[in-house]
Amino acid sequence: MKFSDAPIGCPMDSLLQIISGPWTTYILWRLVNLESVRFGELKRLVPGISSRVLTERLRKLEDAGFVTRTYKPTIPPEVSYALSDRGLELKTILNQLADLSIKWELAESCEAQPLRQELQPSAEAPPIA
Amino acid sequence: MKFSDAPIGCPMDSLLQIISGPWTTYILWRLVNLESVRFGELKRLVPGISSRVLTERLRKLEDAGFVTRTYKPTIPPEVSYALSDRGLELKTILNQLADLSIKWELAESCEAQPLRQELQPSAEAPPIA
DNA sequence: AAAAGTAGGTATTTAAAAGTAACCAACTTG
DNA sequence: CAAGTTGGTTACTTTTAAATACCTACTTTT
Repeated sequence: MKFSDAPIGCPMDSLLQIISGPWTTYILWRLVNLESVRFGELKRLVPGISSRVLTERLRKLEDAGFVTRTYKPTIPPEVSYALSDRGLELKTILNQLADLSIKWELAESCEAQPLRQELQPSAEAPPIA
Repeated sequence: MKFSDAPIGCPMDSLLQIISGPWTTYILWRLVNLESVRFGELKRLVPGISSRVLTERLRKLEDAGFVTRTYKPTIPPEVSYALSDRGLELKTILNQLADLSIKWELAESCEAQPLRQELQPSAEAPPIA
C-alpha cells in the first residue's frame, strides 16, 4: 500500500510536507532572513539549485500561502518573493527547530546570510562551443 | 548538481530531514501520544505501512536519538519503542506545528488516538495455499 | 551584431525511495 | 505435529522525484 493511499491524515504531516524536503527548507531559511528577494538573487543564494526546482518549490510555498510573489511586467520582468504573514508566523517555529538542531549538533553550522558570492554562479546551460 | 552535493548546511534542514517524510511524521505522532508501543502494535496503528519501512524509520529515529528501542529476548521476542528525552523535547514543537496546521486548515482532522481497529491488519505474507 | 541578463517552461534521463513478497528462528498452543 | 506468533531481513520490482539539457522573448550592454 502506498503512503498516499493510506487511510491516515495528520495535521503535522500536512504542514511538514510543505516546508520540508530537498531545497525547500533552505529556500525558506533564506526568505526568513531576507525581506524580499528576486528570483535570480534567490537562485544565487541557493547554490546548486536549478531554475526548474526553485520555481516548483516557490509555487508550492505560494499555494500554501507562506510566500508572496510580486510580478512587475517591466523589461526584463522583475519578480520578487517574500514571506507572507502566515510565513512570518511560521518563522518562530522554524527558529525553534534550528535552535534544537544546533543544540543537538545535527548540523555543523549555518551562517544566517553568507552574502559573499565566492562561488561562481556558473550558467545553468553553458554554451556548447 | 545534486542536492546532497550542494555546498549548504542548514540546521533546520538537518532536523526536518529526520522527522519528516512519508510515514515518519505519522509514526512520531503515534509515539507522541503513547508512552511505549511494541513493533506489531505500532504497525497496526500506522495502517498500510510495511515492516521494511517501519523498521527503517524507527532505526533512523533511534540513530538520531529521538526514540529508544527496548528488546526483551523472550519467545516470541518483545521489542518496544518510546520517545526518548530528546523526543519529548521535540513534542512541544510538534504540537505547535499541528496547531498551526489545524488553524490554517491544511488537514481536515486527525484523531489523536483512533484506537479502534476496524480495518483488518491483513497478514503481510498470506499463505500461498 | 553577438552576448548576457531576466524569469521561467518543457522534455528526457537517471537515481533514490518505496512497494511487494518471501523467508527466518524459536517456542507455544491446538 | 502442524500452525501461529513476533520482529524483523533480504531480494526484486515499481514508482516518484530530481537532475540535465535546452528553449522562450525582450532589452541593454559591449
